[in-house]
Amino acid sequence: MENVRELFQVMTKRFGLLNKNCCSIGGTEISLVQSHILYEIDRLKEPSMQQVADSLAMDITTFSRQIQTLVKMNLVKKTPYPEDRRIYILSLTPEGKYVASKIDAEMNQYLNEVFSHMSEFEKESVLRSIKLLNDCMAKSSVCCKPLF
Amino acid sequence: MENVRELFQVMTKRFGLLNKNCCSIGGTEISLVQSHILYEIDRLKEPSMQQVADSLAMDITTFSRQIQTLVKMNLVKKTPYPEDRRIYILSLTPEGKYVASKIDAEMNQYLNEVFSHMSEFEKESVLRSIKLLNDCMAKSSVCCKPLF
DNA sequence: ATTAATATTTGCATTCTGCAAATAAATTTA
DNA sequence: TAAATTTATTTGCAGAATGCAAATATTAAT
Repeated sequence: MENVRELFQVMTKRFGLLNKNCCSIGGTEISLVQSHILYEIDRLKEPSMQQVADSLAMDITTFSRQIQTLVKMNLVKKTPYPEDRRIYILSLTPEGKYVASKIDAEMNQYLNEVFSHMSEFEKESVLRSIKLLNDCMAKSSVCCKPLF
Repeated sequence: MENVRELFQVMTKRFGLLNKNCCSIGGTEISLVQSHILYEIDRLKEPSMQQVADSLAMDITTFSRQIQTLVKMNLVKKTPYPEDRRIYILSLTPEGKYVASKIDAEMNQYLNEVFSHMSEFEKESVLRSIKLLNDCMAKSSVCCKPLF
């Protein structure tokens, strides 16, 4: 059988390129990491700084600075958490939501284009496979720690 | 149906983490990009600088400097190409080969652990799906340009 | 009331990045 | 063949990203 890692490497590289291409929305130009951060904030509901940083497996100090940038760009809002004043809750501003949704739409459009090269049956099979894979990676003890 | 992008995002993030974990081999500690470069040089046979940079969708100037570092670390060799003296051919030194193979082994071991959580049938299905996906991404006009 | 733990920020030094320009060699054009 | 164009690679530079150590502020534990 062919090299399993090779298959994954090719796939994730291509998907990474897709992601990279999706980072300029109208006037705003954001980096790949910033795109990931927006995505994560949107996905987790009312997360703290620490939570998002953990989920992205990012160093908290780097993350802190990225958030400062995103706040300055008016894409992210930091709200003090009354119950525990050490904590800040992150959320997307309307502009941030707009950018995130635009990126999401573009990504899904690209993915649809990719799936247009296969049958509906194949598409279902591929999606089922990826879901299964994600579940198994979540179960794995050895890797993929960050909670996601 | 659930969000297709979400599935991909989760999967590639986890695989990315795996990759990140696999970058320290014995004494040598290399970055994720450097690991990708070694992988790519090994995969393409006797590639030029430009070829590898293209394949990784990396800026050639950044790439050039990364190669300088890897040459200093004695992991990569640059050989002038007699037929066209503008070109340098890249190859792995024995030490580079060792590091690359160690990383490869570790990655495959991790992946095997992940696959151990599914049946043989499921594993086959997942691998077939990823292969199909790679083919379709290669066909896609809209993205994933870099040749790979 | 101290001490320890947690969340976040800043200082600093290193590395990464990518555009513009330089260099060098090959190819095309006139 | 000489000049102009293209291609491969390297350097200058300046900005961005990274991560460790230390600082700060707050909460939890003793």
